[in-house]
Amino acid sequence: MIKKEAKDIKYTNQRIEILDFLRKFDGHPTVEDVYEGVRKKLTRISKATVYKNLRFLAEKGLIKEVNIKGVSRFEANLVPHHHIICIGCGSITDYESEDLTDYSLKVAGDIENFEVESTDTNFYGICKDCKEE
Amino acid sequence: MIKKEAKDIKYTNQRIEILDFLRKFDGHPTVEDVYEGVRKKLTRISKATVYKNLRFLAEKGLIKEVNIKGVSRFEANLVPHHHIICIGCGSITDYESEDLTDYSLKVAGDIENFEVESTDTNFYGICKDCKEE
DNA sequence: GTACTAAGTAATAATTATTATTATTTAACT
DNA sequence: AGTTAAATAATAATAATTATTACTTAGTAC
Repeated sequence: MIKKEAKDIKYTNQRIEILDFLRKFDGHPTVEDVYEGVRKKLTRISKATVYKNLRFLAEKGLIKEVNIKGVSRFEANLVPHHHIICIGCGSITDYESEDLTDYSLKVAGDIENFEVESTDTNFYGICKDCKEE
Repeated sequence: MIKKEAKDIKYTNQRIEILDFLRKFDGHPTVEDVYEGVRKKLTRISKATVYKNLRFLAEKGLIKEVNIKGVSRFEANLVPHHHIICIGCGSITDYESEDLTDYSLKVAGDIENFEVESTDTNFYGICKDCKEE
């Protein structure tokens, strides 16, 4: 169970379960995935609540929203990382490279009239499974 | 007017206008933007046709789909580039850095079980206008 | 140039995703 | 324990996207 790690946030059962679900989920669940997941414990939760809280938690910086192919997905992995996206099956895999993050942030220093807070890189291509077909 | 640059594609008026619109548009128009734009010339075009052709053209590699904050956007700029995204107002600006692209592709070489075809980096932060508020 | 055919389009319906509304409930603070 | 601002459930409303189908057209073969 989640601790009340950040104040100025009202820790409702719904929020705790959503956050808990995201932290245990190995991947990048959609709103629907999250809804189905938390419903196992909170059977009466409303989908609007899931939407609201996902946006709320993302706003508060406790989770991140990733958008792939027009679908919103969420993740609780806050360590800076990149995404490997298969253009065949749409699978998304995290990829950590501190070097790349550092390099990107260095480049970001050259950008004028804009204050960069974070960066991430997407790698598009074909995964092993799709290639074998 | 667009030439018939790629074969195996049926160049209908609708596709030509959509492609033409994207190439002239300075930015990252949504489906709605494209629809409103091409409607000035093809007044009877259907929105479903716009959807279908945007996906088709993206599939064929003539345009690219970018996804920001859950909204699909399209661009005809095929030169590898990155995106500067303001988390305040949602504005998107292209940013070219061959160095960063090269570095990313070098990193991509280390990824196992995946064949990277392209990469791009997102820079998230606050634009000048939003900061002044 | 005319006919043929596979593919594309328009119009609309259907589906899916997201946000708004409102009465009720609850977490956090006295 | 009582108070209150904020959150929730349920539902309605809206927006985004895809599917269906009858009609039209671009490209090719004659």
